[in-house]
Amino acid sequence: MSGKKSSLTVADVARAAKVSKATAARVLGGYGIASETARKAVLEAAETLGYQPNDLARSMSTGRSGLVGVIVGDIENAFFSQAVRGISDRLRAADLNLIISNSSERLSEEIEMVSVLLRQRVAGLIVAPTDARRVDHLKAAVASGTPVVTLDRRSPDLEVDAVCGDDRGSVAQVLHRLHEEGHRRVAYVTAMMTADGRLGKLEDIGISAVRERISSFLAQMRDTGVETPADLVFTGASDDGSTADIVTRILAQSPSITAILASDSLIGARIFRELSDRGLSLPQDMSLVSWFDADWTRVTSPRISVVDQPTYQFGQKAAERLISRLKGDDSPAQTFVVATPLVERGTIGAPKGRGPVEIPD
Amino acid sequence: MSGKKSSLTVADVARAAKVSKATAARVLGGYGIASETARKAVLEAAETLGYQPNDLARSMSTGRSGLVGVIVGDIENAFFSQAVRGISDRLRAADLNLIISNSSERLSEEIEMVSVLLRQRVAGLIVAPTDARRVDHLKAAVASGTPVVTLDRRSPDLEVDAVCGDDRGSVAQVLHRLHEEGHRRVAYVTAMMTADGRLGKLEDIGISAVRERISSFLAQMRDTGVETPADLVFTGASDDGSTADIVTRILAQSPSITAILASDSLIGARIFRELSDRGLSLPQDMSLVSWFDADWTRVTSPRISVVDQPTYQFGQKAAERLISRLKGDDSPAQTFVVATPLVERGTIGAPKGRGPVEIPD
DNA sequence: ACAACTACTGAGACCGGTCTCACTATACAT
DNA sequence: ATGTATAGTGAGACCGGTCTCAGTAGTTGT
Repeated sequence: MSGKKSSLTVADVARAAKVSKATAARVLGGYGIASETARKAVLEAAETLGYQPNDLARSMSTGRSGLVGVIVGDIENAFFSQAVRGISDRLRAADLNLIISNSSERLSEEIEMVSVLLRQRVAGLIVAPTDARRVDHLKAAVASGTPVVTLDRRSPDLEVDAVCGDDRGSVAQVLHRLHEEGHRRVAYVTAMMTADGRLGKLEDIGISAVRERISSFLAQMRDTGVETPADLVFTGASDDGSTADIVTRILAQSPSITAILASDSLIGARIFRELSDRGLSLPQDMSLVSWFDADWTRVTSPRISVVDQPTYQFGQKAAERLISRLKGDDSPAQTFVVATPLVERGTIGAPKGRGPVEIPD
Repeated sequence: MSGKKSSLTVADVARAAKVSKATAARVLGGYGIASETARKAVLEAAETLGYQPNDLARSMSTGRSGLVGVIVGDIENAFFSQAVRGISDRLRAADLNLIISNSSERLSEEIEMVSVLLRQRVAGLIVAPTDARRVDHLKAAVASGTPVVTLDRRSPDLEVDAVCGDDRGSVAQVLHRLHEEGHRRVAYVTAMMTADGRLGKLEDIGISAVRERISSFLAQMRDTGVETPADLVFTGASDDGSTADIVTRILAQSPSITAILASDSLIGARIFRELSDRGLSLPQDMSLVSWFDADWTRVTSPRISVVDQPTYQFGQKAAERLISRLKGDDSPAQTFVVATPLVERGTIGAPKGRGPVEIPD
C-alpha cells in the first residue's frame, strides 16, 4: 500500500518533519546530536513516509562501504561453502555484507574479480589466492588501503594476515601413522593440473596449501626410504575419468602402493568409489585418507579417515582478522595456523600380506 | 609503485588529458561521443595515472547497481551452494555481482537481509523464501521496483518468476515406484520443525517445496489405502539426535514401515548412517530415497536412489529470469518447473518377506 | 547585566561519477 | 552567402547521503 518507485530521501523526511535536511540526516544517520523533539518528529515522519536509507549514497560520502569481497576457488565445494558460512556469520555480527566471487582457481579470473570488487570499493577482501607467486593484484589492493586476508593459503610475497591449516604437519602425521601400520609406498593424489600430468618443480605449484603438502609428502617419503617419491604424486584428478586413470596407475605400480592420500573430499569420494567399483575392500586392499571431513565420509563403510580441516573456523577467523584490520589494527601481518587433526576411522589398516617389513626391490 | 590511497577521479584524469571532466567521463564511462584525439589523450592519462573507476559513485548517479542479492537458507548446504554457483556463473556473464546472505531459514533474518540488500540498492533479488505466507517484504521490494525471482520455492501471494522442482510429481513418481515394488507404508522425513513434533495443518508449512511434497505424499498414501498418512510424516530431523529418534520411531511402527523418503541430502545421510549403525541392510530391511543428488549418494553401498534436483540449473535459470527482468521484460510472472527425475540406484527393493500383497490390519 | 559556555540547528560543500544542455566548430545543402 | 545538420565539447546540475561550520537559543557564572 506504499512505496511506489521514486525513492524518498532525507530531504523529503526533513520537509515532512519541518526540520532541515542536516538535522534529519543526523537523526536518521545516528550521528551528531539532535533534540528529543526533533528526533521524534524526524523518526515519525520517516516512519509514516516509509523512508529507506540509501547505503550507496552513504558509502559514497563516507568512503566506507559495508561490503566485504570474498574470492574462493569454488563455492560449490563444501570446503569453501563451509568457510563462506563462517565468514558470513562473523561478518553479519559486525554489520558487514559479503560479495561472493568464484575464481574457478584461475588466476586471470581472480585478477578480474579483485578489480571488480575494488571498483565496488569493498571494505576488505578475503581471498584464497590461486597462485602464491602471482599476487600483484592483491598487493595493489593492500597498497591502495583495502585490507586483505588470505584463506587456507598464503604467499610469501604478501604481507597480510593468513588463516591456514597445518598442511605440513598433517601430512607428517598421516604418513607417520601409515608407516607405523606398515605402509611404505603411499600415493598422493591432487586435482592440481600439471603440463604433462607429472609433478614438476615444487615452486611451480601455485596453491600454497597443495605445495606445502606435497613438499612435506616428498620429504617424508624420502626419509622413510622411498627413492623417487615424485613417482607417488598423481596430479590432475579433476573429474571421474582422470581419477579412474590415476587409480589404474596406482594399482599398477610396483612395488605396490598400499595407501592413498586424497588432497580433497571430492577426490576422496571419487577414489573411494573407484576402488569399491573394482571390488577392492578398504582397508585390507588399500588404505585411504582424505583431506576435509565432508558429509559423506561418515556414510561409507568403512567410514573414511580424514584430515579434519575445520573450514567454518577458517572462515570465522579470517573474518575476525579482517574486521580487526578494518577497525584499525595495524600490527604486523600474522599467519594463523588452525589445527587439522587426523580423524581415524575405518580406512587405515595394515597392508595386506605384509607387516612392517620392507619389501626388497 | 603507484596508487597510494587517495583515489583519483575523472577530474584528475581530465586535467592530465587537458580536456573537460565531461569529456573524460564520456571516454572512461563508455557513453556519449568523443573525438579520437580526445579519447586517446584520456585513455593515455588514465593509464599512466592508474585510474580506477568508482562503481559506487557510478551506481549512485545511474541508480543501477550491478549487484544482485541472493538469500538462501544455508550456503553450507550443497543444495544451495550448487544453486549459488549456477547463479554466479550466469550473473558473471552479464557483468553482475552477487551479494550472498543466509537466512538460516528464519523469517526474521530473511526480512532483515532483504532490507539490508534493498538499502544497498541491489539491482534484483533471488530468494528462497522461508515462508510462503509471509512475503510482504518481498512484495514491497517488487513494488519499489526491484525485481525478485524465487528459487526452489514459490508463494501464491507473490507475482514473480519462480524456479522450482517438480515437487508433487517427484513424490508421486517415487511412491508409485515403491508401491510397484510392494511398499505400502512409507515414511517421509523432513527437517522442518513443528510445535509438537507432529504434522500440523498443511497450510502451516512455510517452505512451499516441503508443503507441496508432503501434500502430495499424503494424497498418494491415502489413495493407496493408508488411512492416517499423517502418521507417516516425521518432522524435526534437524540433527543427528533427532534423526536417530525418528528412525527409532519409524522402526517401531506397526504395521511396519518399509521405506523412507528423506526430504534432503543431509537427512538422507543421517538416516543412512543410522540404519547402517543398527545393522540394517538396504534395501532388504528398508528402502530409502533421498532428495538431491549429493556427492555422497554414489559412495555408499548400496548407492542411494535419489530425486535429482539439478540445483545448478535452478540457479542458472533463476539468474536468467532476473537478468531478463532487469533488461525490461515485463511479461507476466511465470513459474519454471525443472524436471527432478528419480535416479534409481541401489536402495529401492522389495520389502522383506512380502511382495505386492496387502497386509490386513 | 554581560561574558562564556553548551545544546542545537540549518546552509551548503562534498563524495565521484552521470547526464543534460547550450555552445562551437565544420560539413553540406540550397 | 545563408541556413541547417552534425560531431564534438565544457559548464554545471544531479544522485542521496555526510559533515563542516557559522549562527541562534538558552544556561550558567560572576
